Amino acid sequence: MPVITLPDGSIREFDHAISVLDIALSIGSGLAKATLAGRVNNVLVDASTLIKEDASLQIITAKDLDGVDIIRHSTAHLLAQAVKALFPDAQVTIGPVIENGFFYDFAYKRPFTTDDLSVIEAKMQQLVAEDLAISRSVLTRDDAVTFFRNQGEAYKAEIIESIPADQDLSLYQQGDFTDLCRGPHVPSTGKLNAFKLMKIAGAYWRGNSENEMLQRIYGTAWGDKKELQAYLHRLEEAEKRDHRKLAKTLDLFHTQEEAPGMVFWHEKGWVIYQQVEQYIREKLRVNGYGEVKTPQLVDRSLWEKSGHWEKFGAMIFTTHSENRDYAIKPMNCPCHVQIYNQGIKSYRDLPIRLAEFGSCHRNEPSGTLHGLMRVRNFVQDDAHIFCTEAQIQSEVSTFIDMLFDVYKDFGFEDVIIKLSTRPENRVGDDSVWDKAENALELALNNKKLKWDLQPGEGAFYGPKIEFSLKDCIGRVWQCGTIQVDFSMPGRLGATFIAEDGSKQAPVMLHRAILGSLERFIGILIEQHAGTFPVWLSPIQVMVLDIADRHAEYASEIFNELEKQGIRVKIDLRNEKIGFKIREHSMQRIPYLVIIGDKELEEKRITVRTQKGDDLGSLSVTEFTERLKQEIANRI
RNA sequence: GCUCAUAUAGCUCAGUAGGUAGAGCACUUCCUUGGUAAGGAAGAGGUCUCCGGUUCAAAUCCGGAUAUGAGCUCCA
Repeated sequence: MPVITLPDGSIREFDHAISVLDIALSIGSGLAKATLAGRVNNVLVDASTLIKEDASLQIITAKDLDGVDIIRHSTAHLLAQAVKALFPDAQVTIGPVIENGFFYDFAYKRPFTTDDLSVIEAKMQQLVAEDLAISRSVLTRDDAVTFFRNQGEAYKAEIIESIPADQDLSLYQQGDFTDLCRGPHVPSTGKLNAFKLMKIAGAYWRGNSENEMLQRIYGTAWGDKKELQAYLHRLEEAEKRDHRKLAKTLDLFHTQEEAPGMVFWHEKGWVIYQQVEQYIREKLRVNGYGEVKTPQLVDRSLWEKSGHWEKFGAMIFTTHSENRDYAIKPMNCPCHVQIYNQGIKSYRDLPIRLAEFGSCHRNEPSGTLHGLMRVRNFVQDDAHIFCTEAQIQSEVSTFIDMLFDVYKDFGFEDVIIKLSTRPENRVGDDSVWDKAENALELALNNKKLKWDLQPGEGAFYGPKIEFSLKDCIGRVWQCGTIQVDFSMPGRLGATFIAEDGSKQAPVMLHRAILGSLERFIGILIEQHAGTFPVWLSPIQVMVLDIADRHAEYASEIFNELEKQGIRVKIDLRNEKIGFKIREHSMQRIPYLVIIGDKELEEKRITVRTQKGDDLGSLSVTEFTERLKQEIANRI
């Protein structure tokens, strides 16, 4: 006699075990039609699940986030069914839900093509039209292994074999296709009608590049067609913010074949770069960092001592002279230790914070290069803090405050934080790792920050926190980081004299807020869609004359603004004012100053903002005051 | 590095039976001196990424290289 409590608190009693779907039907046929699954006592289950005991129940439809996830998961199965129908000797592997959609990896004798994609999608539509029932069954692990082996599904069998033997497994069947799955799934394929296959890509089996490459098909799926269209439209709009596209239209930088992964900064892009660099330089200064500069080329022996040659030698650019091998530096830290090592240090000197905007080169694999986000030559707002173990906590804490302070100034709110802890191969005692990991974790928790743990993902020399930002289409890029290093100071002979007179190795904190300036600026461009706040804008003001007779006064205004330190340009071309306004608006210039008869007569200026607002008639002083205010406040 | 795709004028892109290249914008010149997102006319501009092959003939078909794009792996 189950008593069912619904989310609104209402209660329904039944005199027999009843399925989620039948309960929905008892509420209304419309709801039954929309039912995808149920949440029984807070656990997601299939709509066909029988409820025998008293329970709370929420009917899940496409309007629930969980409902959309179930749709995505079922659409992945639908994809697999279609692929198996079209390519019977393809093998299925895994097909999880991801943000906005799903993917499914297949093993097949040849790669899928874009043409295959449309054929597969058509097949999926056909299976939807057939509205095949999706049913769940349970097997023991060993029976499941046998089942999939018999089907020729070696990958599936391998996955199941890694599951403990005493566990029962659920299978889902639709038509003649059966897949292993935890579920839940939608009741039938007819419930899936808002999806689109997006792209194909290679993906290594079990994510290991030693393994064979599978064929991955990505798709997106939604509760209804409207949501699907909205998503595709959002994606299109987002792609317009791509920093590589904007770099061309706004004349910020370019790359070319002769220097893959390295940036030719144009005048306008370099202004932004310089603004960012000067900004963070000042932040470092007021936070107790000293700026240094170290060589670009350093003998390989230093990199051998630091351990980088062994671990990253293949990715270090080298050059040689007079029978010596030099590394083109991939990072600044060993050089900073050399500076630290000059003269004797006392515990009283610590912490010592050394910052450098050093140009680093890393021979990143060709396939990983990506606009400004992944380059082979970059500059970081890099700094190393030499401190005692006891100082780690407060240094990390201060750093995190500084980082969020900076991100706020640039308008970044959505920061993804990850803590990576000890990997299998590591240096240093576990007791020291305990302390360092605890210090990082405590710093995050003290600030009530949301973060994810990445066990085993730390560097070999210590744990780290990573701070990541998203690009225009939601890809995540690591920018800030703080890493505890127990190894390098010892390897490179850094010491200090402790209170008790003993010689000890300092702990080294590697830290960056922006990370690679190149990457950060790439994200910044996408964040602002190319329309920068005045303080970052390459050109802040453009002076436009209406007719030739205004050129002289316009030039006076231009000179005055330039004298005031404003980044100003003048456009005296023989074009209509509408034409000039259009052109400079599209170049995202924050302020357009218009000079015509009226302005000449009144000895004032008319100002138009990037948004198209008319600020009316101003004196030059009123305007520059406004500008300086905005620049100072980073508006 | 791996898988797939792409490479045509400064930019965005056409060029789908293989027969020595087109458009719009930008550029140059001329006319126009016009008040808030494109005034008009004329002109110039390309070794179709590079190397090789097939063919009487290749932007087009095939192979290779390079770069780029999407993903995977990696990222001190």
